Amino acid sequence: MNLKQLSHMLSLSQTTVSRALNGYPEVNEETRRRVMDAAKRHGYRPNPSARRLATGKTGMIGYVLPTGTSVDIDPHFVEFLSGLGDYARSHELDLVLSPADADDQETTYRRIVANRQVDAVYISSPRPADRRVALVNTLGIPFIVHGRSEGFDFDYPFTDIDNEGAFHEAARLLVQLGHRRLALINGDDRETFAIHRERGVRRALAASGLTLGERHVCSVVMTEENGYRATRRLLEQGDAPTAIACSSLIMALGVVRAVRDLGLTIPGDLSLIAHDDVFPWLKPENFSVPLSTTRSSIRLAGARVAERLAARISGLEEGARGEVWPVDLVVRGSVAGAPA
Amino acid sequence: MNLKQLSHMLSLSQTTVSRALNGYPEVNEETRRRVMDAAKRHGYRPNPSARRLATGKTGMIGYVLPTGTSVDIDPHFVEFLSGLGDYARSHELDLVLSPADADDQETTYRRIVANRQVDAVYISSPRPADRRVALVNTLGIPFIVHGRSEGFDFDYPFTDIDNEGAFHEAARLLVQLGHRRLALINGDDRETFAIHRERGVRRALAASGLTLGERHVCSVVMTEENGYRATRRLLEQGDAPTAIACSSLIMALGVVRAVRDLGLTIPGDLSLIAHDDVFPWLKPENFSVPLSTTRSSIRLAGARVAERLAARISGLEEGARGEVWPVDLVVRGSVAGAPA
DNA sequence: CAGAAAGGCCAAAGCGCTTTGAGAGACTTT
DNA sequence: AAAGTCTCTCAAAGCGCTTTGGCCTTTCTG
Repeated sequence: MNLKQLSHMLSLSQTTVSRALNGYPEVNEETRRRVMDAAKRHGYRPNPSARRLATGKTGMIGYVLPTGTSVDIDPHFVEFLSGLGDYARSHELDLVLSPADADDQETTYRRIVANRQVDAVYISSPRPADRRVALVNTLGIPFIVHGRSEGFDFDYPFTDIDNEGAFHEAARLLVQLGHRRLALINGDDRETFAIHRERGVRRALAASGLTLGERHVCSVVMTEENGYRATRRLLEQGDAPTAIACSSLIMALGVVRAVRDLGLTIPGDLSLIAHDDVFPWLKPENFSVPLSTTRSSIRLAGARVAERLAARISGLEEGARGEVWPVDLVVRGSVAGAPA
Repeated sequence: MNLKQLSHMLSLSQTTVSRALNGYPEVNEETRRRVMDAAKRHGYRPNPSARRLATGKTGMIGYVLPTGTSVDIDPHFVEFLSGLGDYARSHELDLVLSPADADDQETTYRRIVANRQVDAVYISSPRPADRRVALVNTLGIPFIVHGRSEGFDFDYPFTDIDNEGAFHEAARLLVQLGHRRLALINGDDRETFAIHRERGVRRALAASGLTLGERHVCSVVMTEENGYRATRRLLEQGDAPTAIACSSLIMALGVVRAVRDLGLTIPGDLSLIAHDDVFPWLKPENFSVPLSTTRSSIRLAGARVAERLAARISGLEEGARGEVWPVDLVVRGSVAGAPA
């Protein structure tokens, strides 16, 4: 059942039927009802391929997926996707993942824009002066950055959480509890979120005349193993920290294991606060010692990004507004006063 | 730069240019070279929207993504996706995720097929007599099932691992080590993989005249918390098992925590084997007691599924061949003889 | 009551590609 | 030399939608 057939059986032109269906004003309400009715009865669904050829609109949002045998997709992605998908569903949007060589995403971005394969894209895990952001900005496709970049001479729309504020609060709490030697086990410090978190910790320390020692900050891919290694290194050196802020729950697993291996305890010997993106399958309150966290649902962020993308596609949102969500500090058993 | 312009500057018809580019035989090799050359020089890329309208081919593979506020996407998905994406990239395929109400995926499958939105689809986490499999089979779109369904009067193409064999081996090892009371902490037993794993365990036990007690098998969503709860329940009841087979590494985290909470040890009081899908961010050898596992890279499976989908799209593969991959049993410190 | 404005509808021209059916030449075959 | 084959190329007809520009009525204005 295509438009031609439908208009034929209604004895109307394709023009009128198309307009009736798409809500254009220049069609009689009575006629529109007839058309709508017939369309529903015959299960007419406009062919998207034809529509996109005519309009350029695809009803899809895009994401360039860095791949490669040695490239791992972040497990956070799946939670973000849950939120994104949930919103997208309610708006009949599909998501197209375009796999790209992790070292050459530009080609793929250019392709999906030139080919009009999607109506909008989002970018995640941005770095300072991220080339992808600059690229999509010049390419002129609607986009939202999940996270933040820095150092451009233009503004861009983003949704981010207050990473600096979160880690500032976390560190401030630890300092208040008497800790003087903090350490930060961070994610990849080429990414903005990690930079912001470090900044937050430093600012809190500075407020009390303290500093974050060179050897007290590590930047690693966020795996359990790396959390373990970083902690061993931190705790086995002289000048061991009495408190650790950690950028992910998965790394925190490794921290806990290392502490246990060393015969130490949390929070007696070490206080620990980690960032929690709220996974359904791993919860901070279920750590052997309930884990204090800075909490922000990455799933909600996914939904929000989808919402903004949809708004931009339909022209309801424009401009370069960035939004920063506050982060909850949730105190549980893993923090205590500094050991004497 | 479109076909019209290109053919114009070559003083050829669109037909000839199109054929030259698409490798049709009825065009002079000399002409073809000229065309290819000009196309490359001017960066001509056929407009996919137009092409798909004309041919119905999209260059995309589809996946219907069950969503909903209370629906969690399995973290395994991201690893599978890594493999799938890596292969898809090398073949210029995109992946489109169509979010659907988890309780009504049929509508979405029908839509993407009717609209010719993708060239092929894959189905994951199938259940026995899975309606999705029956549906795509009748809809006639190329597909591959990742996993297996059961109980159809037709065959279908799938790629699965030998879940039954893997858990059979695992259980057999435990029995050989003298364990008489095994327990199985399984995933959702409405899914085929879980059924097969249980079958494997039962078969191994039966071979030694043992059985899997009603209260010794649990079927839960695979989270750390559920692993913990299941283990507490198992170990605190009379008739506590001396060995556990567990369907996921994440649940195994909970098992380990529960054992520790109860003041017991692995493998002294309890032997543990878990299934490992090979995550980059959580490795069995890094458990406080290195974890024995049945190991199979879900990432490789993703790549294989993509490969087969590509083959089916291009007509290189047809028929309903199913393939079953063997699973490695990797013995580490978490198993030992049954306690006396 | 003439002229303008608005309302409702349509034919046809795209969108950019593939594919059908046919034709012009060159080259064999009888 | 007429007829039949190949080889290469083309014009034109789709694919199924949206959108432009225009036409015919009807209704409003002065």
